[in-house]
Amino acid sequence: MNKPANIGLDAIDLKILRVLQTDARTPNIVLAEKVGLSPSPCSRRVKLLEQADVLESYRAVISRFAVGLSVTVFAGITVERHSDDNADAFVNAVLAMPEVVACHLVSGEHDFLLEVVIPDMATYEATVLRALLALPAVRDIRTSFAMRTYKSNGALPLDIAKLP
Amino acid sequence: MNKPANIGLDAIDLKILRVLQTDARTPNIVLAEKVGLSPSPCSRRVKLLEQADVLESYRAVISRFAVGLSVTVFAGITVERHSDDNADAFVNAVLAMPEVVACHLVSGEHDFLLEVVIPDMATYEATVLRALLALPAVRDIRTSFAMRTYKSNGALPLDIAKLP
DNA sequence: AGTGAAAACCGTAGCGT
DNA sequence: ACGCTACGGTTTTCACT
Repeated sequence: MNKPANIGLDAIDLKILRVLQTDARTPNIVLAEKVGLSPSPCSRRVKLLEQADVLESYRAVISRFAVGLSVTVFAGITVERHSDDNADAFVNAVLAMPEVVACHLVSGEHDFLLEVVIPDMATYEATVLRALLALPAVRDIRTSFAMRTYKSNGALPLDIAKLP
Repeated sequence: MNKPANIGLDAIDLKILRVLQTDARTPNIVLAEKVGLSPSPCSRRVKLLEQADVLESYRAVISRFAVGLSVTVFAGITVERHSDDNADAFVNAVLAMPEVVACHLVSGEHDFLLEVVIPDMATYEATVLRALLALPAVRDIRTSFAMRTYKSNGALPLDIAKLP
C-alpha cells in the first residue's frame, strides 16, 4: 500500500543517504570508506541518487538566532469550504511569503498548518497575520508561539532579506 | 567550536548564507564570485561562520517518498500541569524517538507540537502514538495528518533505520 | 558493478598589498 | 581585510577486472 518507490535503493544507498543527511559535505573519500566502497563507485552512486531526485538538494543549516530570526510561530488556518479556487488562492499567497517556511494541508481541527519564522512577535502581527487575514478564503486563524524548540527539522529556507 | 556569535554579520556574510542555504555544495570559487570576493577570503569567512556556529551544519535533503517515509503527522500534546519533572521526562522520551523530527513547546491550545514522519498511518499508531500514550505525563493527544505538503522546511533528520 | 591508476580541479595556508 | 600564488588533497574519468 504505502511503500512505493523503495525499489532501486540497496543497503549501501541507504548508508550513503544517512551519512549525507548528517553531513552533506562529507568528502567522497570519507563517504566511500564509511559505506565500504572505493571512491569511484561511491561518487557514481551519489550522482545517480541526485539524478533520481532521491537526493533533492543540499542545504546549510543556519542559526536562526544568529540572523535575528528567533521567533517561530505555528498558525492553524481554517478556510471557507465553499470554493476550491479560494483555497488555491490561499496556497499561492502563502507560497509567496518567505516568512512562511512550511505549509501543510492537514486533517482535523484546521485546514492548513503553517510554520512562520520571523524576528519578533510584532513582525508576525504586522506582516504575516495581517496579510493572511486579508485573504478572502481565510475564515479563522489560531496562532501558537513556539516558546522553546527541543528538536527541529533543521535546514529551512529562511528569509534572509535584510541587507543594507 | 561553539561561540555566542551575535555580532559581526555584514552584507557579504548574509549573501554567503543565502547561497549556502540554497546549495550547500556550491564550490568555493563559485560562491566567491557570487558574493563578489576572491576565493581565499570567501573560504575564510565560511570557516569563521562555521566556528561561530552561524553555519550549524550541512544536510542533504532526501525525498521522503523515495525512502518510503511518505506520511507526515502533527501531534498536539497536552501534559499534566502538576510536575515539571513529568514534562522533562516527556521531552527526553520524545528526543529519543527518531520518527519525531520536531518538538516544540508551544503556547495556546496544546503544550507541545510534534512533527512525526513515518512510512504509514499504521506505523504511527503502533509505534509513536502508543509510546506517547504510555508516558505518564501525557494527558491528551490530538493527531492531525498532513494530506498534502505545499512547502516544507526542508532538510530533516529522517529515520532511515530499515537496513538488512 | 567494482577497482586502480592518472589528470583536472578545488580548497586553503602563507605572504604581500 | 582582501588578493595572488602554490601546494596538497579530492574528484572524476578512463581502461580493465
